[in-house]
Amino acid sequence: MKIGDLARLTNTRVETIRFYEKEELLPAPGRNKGNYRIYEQAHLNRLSFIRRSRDLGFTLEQVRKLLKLADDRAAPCTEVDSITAANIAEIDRKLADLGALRTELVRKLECCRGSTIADCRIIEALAPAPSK
Amino acid sequence: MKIGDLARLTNTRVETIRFYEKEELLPAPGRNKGNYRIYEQAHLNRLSFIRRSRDLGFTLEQVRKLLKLADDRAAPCTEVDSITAANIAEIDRKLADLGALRTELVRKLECCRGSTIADCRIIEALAPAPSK
DNA sequence: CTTGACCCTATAGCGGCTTCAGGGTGCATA
DNA sequence: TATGCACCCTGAAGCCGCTATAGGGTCAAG
Repeated sequence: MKIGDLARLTNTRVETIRFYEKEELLPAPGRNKGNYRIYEQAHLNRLSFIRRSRDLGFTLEQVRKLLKLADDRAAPCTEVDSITAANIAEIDRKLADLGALRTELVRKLECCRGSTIADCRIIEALAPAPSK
Repeated sequence: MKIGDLARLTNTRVETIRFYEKEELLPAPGRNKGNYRIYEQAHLNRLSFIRRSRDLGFTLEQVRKLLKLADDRAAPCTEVDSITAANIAEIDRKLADLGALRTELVRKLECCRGSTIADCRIIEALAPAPSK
């Protein structure tokens, strides 16, 4: 399987696959006579794992840990739990921040609509003092 | 006022202030005999504007536009409105994504808690096939 | 034998800073 | 006067997670 095929199967850009290889997240595959990368099923599996983890908001550093952990099938998964819990906590923080932000922006937008800059409530809210 | 004072007053790192100057968001201030930047009230106002905008999730590019708009007090603020509305839409997108992500992670965490890697629901959910 | 889709490497760029290396300034204290 | 220390300076590189660009090589179909 060539890199383009792998890219299609995992919904990943070709450049990203090469980037993961350079980052040692994905082992370097064999090459054919024309120096093209040739991938096996194991690469597909591993790349799928990486992409799903990324989609779930894990950082590449966390993905690295998860990959290492996933290889030791006998170990307890407390660490997997804690990485996941950390991500949930981070998401909660972001949700709260974004919610507050939204409220504030919507309020400003409602006050402002259609006036001129001089009376614009958004600009006013941003400006720290009557501009000279 | 020296850069450190300005930094404290606006809750901004000194390096960030210098970065804003390089980016031409904040005009270069005068210097004292020792080549220290000396800031006036106008700088404080402008930096406050920038920081509040950033806190509200505007990009530096948007801040640039807002600053330009804020100077033309007679213009209608339709553009300010549309920049703000774009931000709200972006926030809504992120809120939806994060909400879905959270649900998925929490479900995995609940299934997994305390088992070994071999039975870990999180790892299982990430792995695309029974690992060799 | 040419076209065009695919592949290769190496390097730079994105946003929004942060950090680092290697200095200079300014003021209080011994 | 020396010295210590907090603060300031510049320029460049680093961070994340890719993405894009330049400048080529490979390969199968027509």
